[in-house]
This record gives sequence, C-alpha cells and structure tokens, in this order.
Amino acid sequence: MTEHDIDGLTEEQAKTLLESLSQELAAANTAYHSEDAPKIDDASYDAKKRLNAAIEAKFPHLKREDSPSDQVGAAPSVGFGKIKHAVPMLSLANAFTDEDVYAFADRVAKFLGVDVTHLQFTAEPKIDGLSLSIRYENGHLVYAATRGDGETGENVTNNVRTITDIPNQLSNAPEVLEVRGEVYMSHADFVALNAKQEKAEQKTFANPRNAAAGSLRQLDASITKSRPLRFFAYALGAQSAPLADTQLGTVATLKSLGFSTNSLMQVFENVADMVDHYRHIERSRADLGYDIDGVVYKVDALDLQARLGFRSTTPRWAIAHKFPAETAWTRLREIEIQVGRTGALSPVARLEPVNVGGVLVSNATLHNEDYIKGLDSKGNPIRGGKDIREGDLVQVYRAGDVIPKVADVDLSQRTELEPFDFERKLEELNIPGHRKPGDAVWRYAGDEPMDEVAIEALKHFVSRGAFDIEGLGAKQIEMFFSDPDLPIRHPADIFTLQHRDAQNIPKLANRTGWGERSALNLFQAIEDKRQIELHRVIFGLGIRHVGESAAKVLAQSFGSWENFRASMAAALPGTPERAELEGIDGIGPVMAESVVAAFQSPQAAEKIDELANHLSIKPAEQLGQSDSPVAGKTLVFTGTLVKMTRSEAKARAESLGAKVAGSVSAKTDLLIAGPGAGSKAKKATDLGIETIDEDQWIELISDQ
DNA sequence: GATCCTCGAGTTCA
DNA sequence: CTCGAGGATC
Repeated sequence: MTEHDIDGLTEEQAKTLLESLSQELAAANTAYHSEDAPKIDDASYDAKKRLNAAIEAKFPHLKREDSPSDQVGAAPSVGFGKIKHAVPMLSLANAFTDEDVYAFADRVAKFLGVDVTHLQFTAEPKIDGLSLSIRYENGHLVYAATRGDGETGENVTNNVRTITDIPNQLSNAPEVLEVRGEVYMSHADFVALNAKQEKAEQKTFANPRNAAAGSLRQLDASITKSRPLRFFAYALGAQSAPLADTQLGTVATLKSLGFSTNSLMQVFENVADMVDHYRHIERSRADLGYDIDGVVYKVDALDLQARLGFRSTTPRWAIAHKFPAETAWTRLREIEIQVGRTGALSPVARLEPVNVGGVLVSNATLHNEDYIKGLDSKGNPIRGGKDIREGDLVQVYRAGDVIPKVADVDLSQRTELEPFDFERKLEELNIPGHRKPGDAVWRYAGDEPMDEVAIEALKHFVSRGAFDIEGLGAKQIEMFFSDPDLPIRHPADIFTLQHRDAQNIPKLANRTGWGERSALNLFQAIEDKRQIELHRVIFGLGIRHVGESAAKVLAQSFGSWENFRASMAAALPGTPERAELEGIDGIGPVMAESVVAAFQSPQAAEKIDELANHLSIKPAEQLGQSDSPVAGKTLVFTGTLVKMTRSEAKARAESLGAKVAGSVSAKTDLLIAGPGAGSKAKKATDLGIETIDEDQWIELISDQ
C-alpha cells in the first residue's frame, strides 16, 4: 500500500502498520550504517517512510515514541540525491609505457599544429581515492558531489562539510567556483581506522580507497566526521572567472584559497623530464603515505587545453601514466564459452579464486581464439607467444585495475596439457559457430536464435543508455525470460507486462520476493519509459555496429521515428535512401547495411513495429541551439588552414552545433577555403555556395 | 591504400 | 579497460 490509499484505514490497522513500519525502517537503518549496504532499495525505503508519515499525519495521537520520522541521520530522503555536474567529470586516457606518453605529446602537438618542444606539461601523482566536485558560490560551499558516471554524481554535501582539508568558506573567491580533487585516506589513518573498527567489532576495510569511499558514503555525517578523510585539490569545474592561465597557476591559487594541493606537481618542458619525474614518483611511492596509481600529465596552458577540448569520454589535453598492475599466480581450471547479444562466442577463463590487489578474482577474459593461442590481431606474439591451456598455472592482473586478464603462463608447470582447441570446444558444447576469415570472433551460426542471445539483447534493451528501466535489470530479465506466467521474450512484452499480470490469476504482487509495492513500482517504472527519446529506441534495438553514438547520429539525422522507420524500409542497396544514409557523417556502408538489414526480415520488422506501437517516441531535439551563426549548418574545410589545424577547426565547428562534411555537395552551407583550395572551391562556386577564407571564419566564431 | 581516430562490444567485481 | 573494426583522412 502507499501513502495515497490510507483513507479506509481503521485506527487498529494504523497502529499495527506504524509498529511494523517502525521495525522495518529501524532494521534498514542498521543494515545501512553497519554494513554500508542497504537491505532494501532506496525507493522502497522512501515509500515506507512516506507511508509512515502519512499515517502519522492522519492519526497524530498514534505517533510512536520511536517514530522513524524523528530518527536523526535518516532525516533527509534516504541515500543521496543526485547532482548533475555543470561541467562533466570525465575520466582520463591511460598510458602504460613511455612510448604511450611520447605519442600523447605528439598527438597534442599535432592537433595544435605546433612543435612538441614548445609545449609544457604538468606532472602530478594520481591519487587513488574518489573524485569529488565541490561548488562554491560567493565563497560559500553550496554542494559537493561524487563523480558518479561523470554526468551525474551523488550529493554528499553534508559529509564533505566535515572534511577538514575542505574549507566551508572561501575569501576572495569568484562568484562561482567548482573545485575538483580527490578524497583519500592516508596509510597511517587507514591502519588506525581498521584497528578501531576491529575493536568495536565493526567491519574492516580492504584498502584505503574502500575505506575512503565507505566513509564518504555514510548517511550519518557524524560518522564521516569521525573518519580521517583528506583531500587534494587539482582542477576546476565550472567557474565564473579563471583563477590563472595555467594548470600550475590554478593549483597554486587553490592552495592560497586554503585547499591542500599535492607538492609533487611540477611543470616540465619536455617529455623525457616528465617520464623521469614519473620514475622518481614511482620510486618514492611507498614513502608517500597514501596510495597512488600513476602520474597524470596535463597541458599546462589553459588556453591550449580549451583549444584541444574533449573526445567523447576523455580530455585531449591530459593522460594518466599508470604504474604496472599487481599480479598473482593461479590455476586455470577451465575455459568456458559465453554468448553475447550479437551471438559472439567469447572464451572466459575459470580460475582458482585468487587475490589480486585486494580483490578476489575467479574469472578472466580471454577475448578470442587467437588471444588464447598467444597472438594479437595482426598475428604478432603476445605473452612471448605462449598459448593458454586448461590446467595451466597462469599469472593474472587487472587491466586498468578492473578487468582480469592473463599476463603470463608458467610453462615449467605444464605437463601433458593439450593445446586448447576452440572449434572442438564448441562441438563438445553443441554450439554451432563459425569464424569469418579476417574476423577475430567466432559467432553463433545456428538457425534458431539462442535463448542466451535473446536474453542478452533484452538486458541491452533495459540498460542505461537505452530504456534504463528502474527495477528491471539483468536479474529480472533472466527471471522473466523463462517465466511461465508472465514471460518477457521480446522488448514489446515489457510494455504489456502490467496488462498481462492483471489478466493472470497468480499475481506478480503475490510472489515471494515481490509485494504490492514492488510490483507497482516496476509497472510505474515501465510506464515512465513509454515516452522515450528516439536515440534510446534506436540504441535499444541492439543493432550490430550501432552503439550509443551512432544511435544519436541517426536520431539527429532522421529527426522522428516515422522518418527513420520509413527510410530503413526503403534504403535497399542502390536506392537514393541508401545513398542518403551512407552520406551521414559517421555512417559508412557496413553500418548502413547492418541497420537496414535489421528491418528487412518481416518477423523482425513486425517485432520492432509492435514495440513502437507501445511507445510515444519523442522526436530528436535539433542540435545547435546555440545562437552561433554556424549552428545547424553543414561546413566544409578545404585548402591549408594557418591559424588552426583541420581537426581543431572541425572540433570547434561541431561544438558550435555545425556539421562538418568532407566534400562539397548541394547540402553544404558554407565552405571555408584556405590557400591552395582546388576542386572543392570550384565546385562550391558552381553550386553557388558561400565561401569564406580562414580569417573570416575566425571572425565568424570569435565572439562565441 | 595505409594510417589515424573513435566507437562498439565484450569483459569483472562489489 | 581493451581489442577489433568501421569511418574519415591523407
């Protein structure tokens, strides 16, 4: 029941309800605080609290001594609110070798069109903690948020206010200032905290990072206050005025504003010195007193950072030079085959569980057949050309501290093991598969689609970039897929779930593990997604080669579902529709074929249309809402550009909402022609397309 | 036709 | 996070 249907409640019922709610909420609170993991999800906790409050409002005299409404620490809505970052908190690209670092510097120089010797970079330790963004307005701390997915983080303001390294007030600060940095715990504090926890028979932490994370995510700020959290400031997010014109200057100003900054940050004139500094920091790693996992290099000049801008998930002007990962030796029990949503058959190593850098690892990816054989995609040997066999003693590491991989094989421990035969394994498992010449992956080749593929496709459909249906995750999908009463076999089935449940005799709400509330929550979450953005639908279809990015390009290009749908039906090879599809920037022949093919079989088309009928698909918002004169225009650059490089000009134009094409056509709005422009300029003149030179171009975008 | 850049798909554990 | 591969560029 919810707070909306307490009308008919008798006093007796209300009393009983209040009692049970009080108990449930108290238990949930304890679970949350002591184990750092809630027993019930936030939504149901909130619902219970609201119900409790509603009953208390109607029967004030029944309010209990131990009413959950009066509990401190659980006062606000449970969990943490979400905060959308004004400037996204991106992750960094990684370098694992010195060569990667040199390549990074060269890339930067090339993008800017300068010689690499003219560039300066900062180098600083990469703290192994949690990134945090703290917003100050007129010198007052207004909120602090974790990184989250980079777009949206958790509101941890109350906890952050208790961290002594972080000022609550700033003097002489600009109107708006978002300070970014890393929350961490020192080795000494970590050891002391664990000793204290043990004494109090509380849970201990595996490493300082986890301890810092656990401490920051306390619902009760007084617990956070008791934890020895520290903070290094290293960058800015949104800002009403810049603090300096270099990275180093920014950090120096942050220090003068009262923040802790890392003393090992330095500026270097050349890459060799940067790499030396990396070695220096690596050698002193054990003596620093806190965990670091590498060194971060950044282009020092902020105006150059601005010119470099961002790739889809990382800034172009920074890179993290990571320390070698921790490794561990263990026995490889067996190689299993997993099936992905596209029918890809991927080998996975089942391992004797082993601790790698504080995490128990029992699986490792083996990528594909060649990787097991010890070859990379070009046929070059990896791991010294050693193959991997079932039963081998293998060295495991976590690539990027996340994904377990096999680094090495101990051949001296190998006796009478057969080389792994991928094809024979598939035969044993009775999986029909084939590997196209030139491809690395084996794919499922049976006539009937495998259940595993359908399940993975459904998981993709409800995943975050697609429909993102709350309460319908991987686990629920697996349950519903083979459910006898309420099956979900296709995406469209999700949107008939509530209706079908209503017709059924056994109701979802009566199942074990479910209740009235959780069933309604699920149905509501599904209802919420009936109105959905076009790109989410296209992405959710799970068409091969069409990921989130391509889905957005397609949505933007076709504007509406009807438009897109009609074009897919028509765009057979050789038609004008196909030419138009392939003409879209970012869509080539392979993707065009793949996306059109997805609509060609009558069965597939029927399923897609059935799904669309359940939805109200929002047309794509036209990009380039910026008032830039080039917003929404299609531009072509030709000839030599002097003031900025081609890629820079392209990135800049796109950030202003323009589309940059490679060649002049009737759809081109503007040609920017540098010296040496040839056939493109002529064609533009012939077509009557406006042509400007580079100076006019810079003039055009200068006041943006 | 080769090379660079980016995206897509698959991967682990908590 | 990594690898493979598609698309754009030179």
